[in-house]
Amino acid sequence: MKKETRHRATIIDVAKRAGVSKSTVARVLGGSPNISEEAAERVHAAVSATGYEPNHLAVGMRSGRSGLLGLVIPDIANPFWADVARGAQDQAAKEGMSLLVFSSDWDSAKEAAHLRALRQARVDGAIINPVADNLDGLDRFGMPFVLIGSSAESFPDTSSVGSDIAQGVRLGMDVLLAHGHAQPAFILGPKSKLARARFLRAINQHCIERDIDPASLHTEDSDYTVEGGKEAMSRLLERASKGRHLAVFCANDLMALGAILAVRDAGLRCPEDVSILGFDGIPSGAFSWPALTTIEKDGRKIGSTTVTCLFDEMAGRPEHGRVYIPCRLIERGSLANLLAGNTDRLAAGR
Amino acid sequence: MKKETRHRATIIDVAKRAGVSKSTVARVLGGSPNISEEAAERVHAAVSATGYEPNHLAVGMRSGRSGLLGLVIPDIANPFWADVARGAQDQAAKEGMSLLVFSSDWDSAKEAAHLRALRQARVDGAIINPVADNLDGLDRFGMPFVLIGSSAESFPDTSSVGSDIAQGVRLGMDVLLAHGHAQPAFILGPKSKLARARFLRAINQHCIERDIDPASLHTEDSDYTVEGGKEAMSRLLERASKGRHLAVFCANDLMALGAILAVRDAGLRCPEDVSILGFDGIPSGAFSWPALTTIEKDGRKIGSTTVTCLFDEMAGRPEHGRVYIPCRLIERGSLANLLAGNTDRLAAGR
DNA sequence: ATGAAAGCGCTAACAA
DNA sequence: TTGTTAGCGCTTTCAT
Repeated sequence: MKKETRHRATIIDVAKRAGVSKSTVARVLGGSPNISEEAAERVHAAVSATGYEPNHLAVGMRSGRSGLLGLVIPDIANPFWADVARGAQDQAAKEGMSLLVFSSDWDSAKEAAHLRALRQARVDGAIINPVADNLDGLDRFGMPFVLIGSSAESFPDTSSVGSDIAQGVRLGMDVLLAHGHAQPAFILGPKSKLARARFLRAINQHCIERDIDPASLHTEDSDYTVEGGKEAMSRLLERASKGRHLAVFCANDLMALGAILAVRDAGLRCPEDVSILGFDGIPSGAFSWPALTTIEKDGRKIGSTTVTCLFDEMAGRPEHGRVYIPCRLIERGSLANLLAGNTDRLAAGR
Repeated sequence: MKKETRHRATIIDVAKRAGVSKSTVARVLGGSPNISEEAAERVHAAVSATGYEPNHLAVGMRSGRSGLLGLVIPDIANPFWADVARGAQDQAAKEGMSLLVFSSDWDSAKEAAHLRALRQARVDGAIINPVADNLDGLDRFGMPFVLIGSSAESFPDTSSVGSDIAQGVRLGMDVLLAHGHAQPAFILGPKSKLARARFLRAINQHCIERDIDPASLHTEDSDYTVEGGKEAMSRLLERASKGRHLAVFCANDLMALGAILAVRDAGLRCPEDVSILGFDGIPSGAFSWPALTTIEKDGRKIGSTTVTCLFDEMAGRPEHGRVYIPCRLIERGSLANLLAGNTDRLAAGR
C-alpha cells in the first residue's frame, strides 16, 4: 500500500513519482533551458497525477519574495476605493501576485495594525491611502510602497498616484463656462483637509489664466457628505440674488447630491434655476434627479497604475514622483445651458 | 562594527541580543507559562530594540497555517460585494487573519485562476461567491470553504451564507399590502438564474399563506440591469389598465431604478401613478427621485458571518448548513399609500 | 526554566 | 543534463 497521505503533494512527491530529483522538478517547473524532453514529460505527468501545486509560503521563504501585495484604504465600501481595489487586484493578478486588502474604516489605529500585518505577511510591496493626511512611521515602513491621495504631498520622497485634480477642475470650469456660467460658486471640503487646498489651488490657477479675480468667487466650506452639501447649498441659496441663475461647483459628488436635495427643498428647480456640477463620478450620480453632471476620477486606472509604480519601486528604480491620472467629464442633466437658443433661460441668467 | 544587516531582524537576532536561545524567545512571544520574569523582560527589550516582527511565511510553513483567508467574489466594485468584503475583512482582522481578495469580474476563467492562487498561497480557508450557479471542481477544492449566494443550493454538503430572501420577500409583500397594493406585479431576473427561482418560490409561498392565487400575478422577466428594468417596466405599462394604480416589486434595485426611469419616460409619476419596490439596498436608491423604497440585504453582516462559519469549518465542526441573514425594509418615497386619508389616491387606486 | 536540534517545502550553489 | 546539499525563519519535541 502506498503512503497514506492526506497532505498536499510536495515537490518531493512529484520527484519520486517522476523518478527524478527535486531540483529537476523545480527546473522543469521554473522553465530552465537545459532539460531533457523525457524528464520534462515525466515531471508534467507526475504533476497532474499528484495534483501538485507549489507552496508559495515555502517559495517566499526561500526566495525572499512572498508574491503578496498589500492594499490599505480608508473604506472598501466606498465606490471610489472599491474601484481602486479592482484595478489594483486586476493588475496584480496579471503580474502573478495576490492582493491583501485592508480597509481601515477611517481609523488610524486600525490602519497601524494593518500596516503591521502587511509587514508580518512579508508582502513584497504596499499601496497605501492613509487615513490622515500624514502618517508617521511611514518613512521606516521597511518595504517598497506607493501612496494614493493628497497625503502624498507630505511625502515628497515617495512615489504616489492620484487623480489629476487640476485637470479635472479645469474640465469643470470649462464646461461651466461653455454653458454660460462664468462665475460659479463653490462648495468645498473642510479646511483641515489637504484635498481642499489642492482643489482651491486649481481653481485659483484657472482663474488667473482666465483673467478672473479669484477673490470674487463665492465659496462655502462643508464636510464631504450629503448633509454637508445640503447645508452649504442652503446657505448659498439664502445669499443668492433672487431670479438669477446660480451655478455651483461641488468638490465631491456626495455634496453635489445634497445640493440637489437642498435646491428641491427650497422649491427651486435644478437645472432650470440652479446648475450643479459634481466631482468624483460615483454611481449614485447617474440616478439622481436630475442626473448629476460630474467630473469622474478613474479609480480603476489609479489602482492599476499604482501597482505598476509599485513594481518600479520594487525593481529598485524609484521614480519618486507623482503620477496624475486624468479625470473625465460625464455630462448628464444638472447643468443649464444659458447660452442655448432658449431666450427664457438666457434672460433668467442675465 | 556590528554586522551590517540590511535584512529584517529574525528571532535569532532577538535571541542573541537578549542572551537567550531561539526557543526562549519563541516561548516568550507565544505566551508559554513557564518563563522567568527576567528572560521575558530581556526578550521584550530585545524585540523593541531590533524592531523584530515575526515572519508569517516561516510561521505558516512550520505550523501549517498561513494566517491567510481568501475571498473570491464576482465584482468588488459592486456595492453589495464591497460590503461583504468589508464585513469579512473586519471579522478576519479580529481573528488575526489577513484577507486575500479576488474579483473574478464575472469571468469563470479568472475565477478558476483565483482559486488556484488561493491554493498556492495556502490560505487557511476561503469564501467564495461563484460566478456561475455551479462550479465544478469545488468538491475537491482541498481546503475549508464557505459559499455565498444562490449557488449554494448546488452544494448541499457545504456551509453557506446568504440573505434570507424568503423573509425579505415577505417583508416586501407586507409593506405593499399595508399600502393597499394587494396584487403587485413583479419584475424578476432571467430564467437561467437560480436567484430568480428562489425569489419566485418565496412569492408563491407568501401567496398561499395569504390565500392569493399565484397564477393571478403579473410577472416580467428581465436581466438584472437598469436597462432591463426599464424595458420590463415599459412592457408592464403597456399592458396596465389606464388610470389604475400599478404597484411593482422588482427583484433588484438596479431594475427598480430603471423602472422609475421608464415611468418618468411614459409621462407618469412615481409614486402617484405607479409604486415601485426594490430589493438589495444599493446606495444609489437613496438619491433617485423618488428615493427608492427597498429591501436591504445586509452585505456586511453576510461577510462577517461567513468568516465566522469558515472558522467553524476550519476547526473541524462543519455545520453543513445555510445561514440566512435577515433583510431590512428601507422606506423611502417610491410607494403610494392607497389606504391613507387621501381620497384622491384611494380613488385612483380603485 | 531553558537549550539543542529537527524539519516544514522550496531554491540555488555546487558537484558530478 | 541531473543530483546533492545547505539553508530561509520558525515551532516543537526532547533533553537538561
